[in-house]
Amino acid sequence: MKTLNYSRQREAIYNYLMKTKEHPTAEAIFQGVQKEFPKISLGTIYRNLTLLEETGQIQKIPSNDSKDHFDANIMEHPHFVCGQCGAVIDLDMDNLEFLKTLANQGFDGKVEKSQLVFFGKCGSCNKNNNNS
Amino acid sequence: MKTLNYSRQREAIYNYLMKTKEHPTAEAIFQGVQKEFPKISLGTIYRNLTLLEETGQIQKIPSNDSKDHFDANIMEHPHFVCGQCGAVIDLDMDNLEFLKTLANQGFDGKVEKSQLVFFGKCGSCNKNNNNS
DNA sequence: TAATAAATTAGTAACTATTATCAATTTATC
DNA sequence: GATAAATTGATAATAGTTACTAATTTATTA
Repeated sequence: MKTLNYSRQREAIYNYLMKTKEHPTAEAIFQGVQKEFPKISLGTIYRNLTLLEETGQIQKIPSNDSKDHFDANIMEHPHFVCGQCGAVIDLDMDNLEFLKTLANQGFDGKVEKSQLVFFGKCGSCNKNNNNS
Repeated sequence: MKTLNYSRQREAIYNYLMKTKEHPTAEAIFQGVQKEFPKISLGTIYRNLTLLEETGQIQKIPSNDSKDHFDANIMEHPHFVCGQCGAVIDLDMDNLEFLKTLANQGFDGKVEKSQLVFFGKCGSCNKNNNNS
């Protein structure tokens, strides 16, 4: 029923997400895309992030700052969240598929997706604390 | 500087969390504790949940409904979130400590906590869908 | 037990992230 | 180019959570 039309703004949002290694919030994406589209509205950012997620082009990843973070990498991969500066960092851990298999054992529902998040102090925050 | 005094309300909140197997939101806890303290305020719920978390007596667990969920079980354990009904369910998976060890390898920060969340359909939602 | 200080409460206002609404603009189709 | 559907910018509304304050409760000391 709902067809997707092309939109420059949506393309810019997706490209912005593709280029960054960070896992920006809607607000950060807003500020980034504003350089190209000075009149873009925050509502447009949210609307398109939802659309892009629904069509499986990006994923929403949770952190602990009560803001949604977004990632153009749709492969399942673990994240690290720094409890001090709030940075969200990709971790490189292969072969975590077995976790889903393990979770499905003895569970009467159906596990489809897994999300592995680590918390602690990122490299620079950890270093700064030791230097104080 | 800040000492914790005893409070009946805080005790009731903690007891409520201890008794339930669900992973209620602040609102659900509010409604539960209201039976014992009809005049309790939602602010009191939030204030004490934060205090209890800060003192390590409970933990906050994320789901995907943009509401915080709480758990009196402070052991690290994986959760399952039903994408249909929103239920948060404990999963039984032993020996997940190695995940933290694994994550720390080749990472320059310090991993302290891990959080493993699975998404999918819970038993009853899965069954109901097949019966339609 | 009474007096005092600090912590906590109920009630409410304020804040923040996100969603909904809507007239105007853009995109796709013919 | 004309038409219909999708999208936008702007703004209002919503929802979860936090902040504020005077009144109450708890802990301490005599």
